[in-house]
Amino acid sequence: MHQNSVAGGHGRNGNGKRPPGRPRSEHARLAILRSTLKLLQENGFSEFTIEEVAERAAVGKATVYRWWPNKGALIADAFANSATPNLHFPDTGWIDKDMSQQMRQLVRVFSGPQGRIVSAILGAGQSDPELIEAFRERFLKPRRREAYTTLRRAIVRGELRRDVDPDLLLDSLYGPIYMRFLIRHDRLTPEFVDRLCALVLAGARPRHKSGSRARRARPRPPKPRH
Amino acid sequence: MHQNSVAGGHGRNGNGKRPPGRPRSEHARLAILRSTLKLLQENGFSEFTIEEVAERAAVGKATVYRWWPNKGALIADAFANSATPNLHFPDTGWIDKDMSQQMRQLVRVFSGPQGRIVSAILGAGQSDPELIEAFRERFLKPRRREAYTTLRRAIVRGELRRDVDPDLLLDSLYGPIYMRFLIRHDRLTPEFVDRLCALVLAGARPRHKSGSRARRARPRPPKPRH
Amino acid sequence: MHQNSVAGGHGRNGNGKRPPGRPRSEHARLAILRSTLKLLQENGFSEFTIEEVAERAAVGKATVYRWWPNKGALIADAFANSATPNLHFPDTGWIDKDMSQQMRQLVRVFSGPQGRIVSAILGAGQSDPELIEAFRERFLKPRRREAYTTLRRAIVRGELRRDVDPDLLLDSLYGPIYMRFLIRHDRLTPEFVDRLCALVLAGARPRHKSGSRARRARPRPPKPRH
Amino acid sequence: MHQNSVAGGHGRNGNGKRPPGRPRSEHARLAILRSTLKLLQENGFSEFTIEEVAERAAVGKATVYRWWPNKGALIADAFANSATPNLHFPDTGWIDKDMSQQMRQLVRVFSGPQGRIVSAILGAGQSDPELIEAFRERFLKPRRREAYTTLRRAIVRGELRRDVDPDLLLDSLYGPIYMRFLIRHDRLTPEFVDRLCALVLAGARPRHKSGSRARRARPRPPKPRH
DNA sequence: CAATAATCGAGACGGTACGTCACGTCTTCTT
DNA sequence: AAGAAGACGTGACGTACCGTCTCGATTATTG
Repeated sequence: MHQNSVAGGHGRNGNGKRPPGRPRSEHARLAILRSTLKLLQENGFSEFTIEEVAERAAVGKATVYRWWPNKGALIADAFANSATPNLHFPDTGWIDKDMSQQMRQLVRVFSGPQGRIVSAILGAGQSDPELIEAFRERFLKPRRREAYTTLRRAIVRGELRRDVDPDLLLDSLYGPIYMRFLIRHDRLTPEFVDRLCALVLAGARPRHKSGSRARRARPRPPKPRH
Repeated sequence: MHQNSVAGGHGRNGNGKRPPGRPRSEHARLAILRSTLKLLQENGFSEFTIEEVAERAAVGKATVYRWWPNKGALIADAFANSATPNLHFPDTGWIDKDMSQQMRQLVRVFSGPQGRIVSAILGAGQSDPELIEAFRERFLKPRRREAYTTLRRAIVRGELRRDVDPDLLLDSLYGPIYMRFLIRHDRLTPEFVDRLCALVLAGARPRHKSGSRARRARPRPPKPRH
Repeated sequence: MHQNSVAGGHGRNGNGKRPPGRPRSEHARLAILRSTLKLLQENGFSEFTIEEVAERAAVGKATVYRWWPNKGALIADAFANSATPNLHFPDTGWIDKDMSQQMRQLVRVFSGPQGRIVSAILGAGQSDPELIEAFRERFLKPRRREAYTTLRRAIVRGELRRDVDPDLLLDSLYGPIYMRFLIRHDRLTPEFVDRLCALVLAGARPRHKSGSRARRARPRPPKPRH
Repeated sequence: MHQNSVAGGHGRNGNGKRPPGRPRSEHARLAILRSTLKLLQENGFSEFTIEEVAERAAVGKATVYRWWPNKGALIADAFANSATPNLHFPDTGWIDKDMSQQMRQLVRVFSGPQGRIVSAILGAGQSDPELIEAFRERFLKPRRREAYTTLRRAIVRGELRRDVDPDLLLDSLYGPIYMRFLIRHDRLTPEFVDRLCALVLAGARPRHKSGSRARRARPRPPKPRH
């Protein structure tokens, strides 16, 4: 089977022993990943060619195929190992602010050169399950985990209903962004993000009971932004 | 330029006069569009081949290229001319019901064989603007127009705020469906649709003023479902 | 079967009656033959296309195919109907002069724009028996017939042996010209023609018996050149 | 530029060093050349297809195009590398015999399956200068060189005039053969060859001076036939 | 230090689909 | 019935990448 370059297709193996033979060239690996990303954001997926990746990386085609079984795996790996943009959640003390700030960052990334790559991955992923899985595991889930924490804080603060379904809520917040990003039927602006947050979070707030204002119960000071 | 087969690449033109020469074969056109859809839903986009489309349609490759400049245009046209699924909006008298019924239908379509085609279009569309535009114009927009009407009725009935942004609201309702459909990180069930509706529409309801229940003001009987 | 345009695919038939329907367009026929020759001498055979013949003649492709079954027949017909160059034999009274003058003319034709056409016909004829036959019947044989007469005169005059094989002699005279024309290994000059004539005719002269000089017996004055 | 497979498109280059990369497959090269000849002699040029050459040779089409830029180059190369038929000149001591024996062999080759190939080359060569040049360089010239030697011997023996133009003489001998071969207006028989030889060589013999019979001066014994 | 072994670059290999072109036939309306 | 126009099915063209392979050269560990 093909070695995943992250799991250690090179260097010492579990035994602490290096296998015989010439070790894998780290330089080649990086050059390949770099040219993969560059090519992807220049040309999109439809003109993405392993032949050109190899040429730009000044690497033999076989070296690419030795370590990545197909385009999808290569792109997924390149994307996963790319400098993941700063998409962490702040802790402002208000769920609206926490969410909208992070979502604005996401929109900014989607609008920049990295967006081209994400769009290529999601596009090509429609006919390559591995690719879309890589996106979920390496991009979506890590952020989801952070988001869960953020939501939990808001529940504790009483900003959200205790019985809110976090996945439903997060899909409701991010789904519209992905939809506009992929279908491009409308603009992806910070204002859109704010109004989206306001709309969706409004539906997730506790039923107001007289005398118990949710916002008042703020148990602890916010952490500084990450 | 290539004639769009919908805009009348065949038959009489505006002058009521037929152009000279052998007229375009309607039979070939239909066979091509049919085999395009079939092939797409069998094999997905990555193995979609004009060569095989032509062969299955018992048509020369050149005939395909004569009328569609590339894969994207062909797929877009085939999709547009396909028996568009019954995705109309009911008029039950309640916005929650109207929306969730239509959205359940959409989910059902996405889960069926047609879903494969939609996914192929949105996927390939990420590197083919024409294709994604075709999806917007021929699939999304017609449904949006119906949706506006449905929303307007709800506003009139007092179920939704007068100042609600219909595009924001619709993206909030449909975005999560598209997201789950494309990223496949979670299941697309009718229950999900219902809870999604409930969550989002809750945020779009008028602020409750004491003594004026919105629901009471129901001015007219609902039309039977379409 | 296809009508040969020479044998009267148009006009009155044997009965003196015109067939019903629109008569064949003489204008189209000529335009086709003209553009055939022109195209052939511009581009050679390998890029000769019926499609372009029809276009240049402002004629439907089907009109070409209606009257000529294939490229070969068209080219052969065009060549046959072309203004055949003046390649007649003079009657100077001396066989050497008669032959070399005619052969010089032939070389001149081969070197000019018509040569391109002849070369195309002989070239394409190698894989199209009809074409090479057309060349024989319409070009070679008529000239051969004239040549026989010329040779006979020379025999009568005593310039050639009585038992000379005319076909052998003529092939010996013309073969080298065709060879240089087709293989292009050496130049086709008037001097070459003269020396060729001298060499070959020398071998066909009667054995000199002392006292009987062939040249002396000149029975009649030469006809003026044709 | 395309490497000529003869000049060394494979194997070590002048430096004694092999170029980097996988070396050219000798097996593929030979298979291609073989199927080229076979196809040519089966179908003639007009149905000669690179697609079928590749298929019969069990080779990718691209491999053919990698080494030969077009049909002409491929055919020329295949012809040149083909087992050149035994067409050497004997040394019988008499020029008539030397020539007629070799010319009979040539006629035999032209009449056999190889003739089909020669005719295809000369035919296609009319619209492909490279092809006709290949014929000249690889077929005609080598034989011409041998012929010069044969003629020189005859001159030394006094069978031919000292001032005879060898090219003129050889064209006069071979031209008629090529003409009958290409135009097919008459049969190519051994008898024709003999009478042709007799006719042409008669014109190249020295002027008979009384008392000095050319034939008598035979300086050396003939070499056995090659 | 030599032998062994896996990697590297380069690039040729057998394939497949591409998009184009001309073939020879057909179907329409016009003359 | 023949004309121009032009679409039709067919099949070869020459190109681009696919993923595999075979080279010599390189770079490590092992004996």
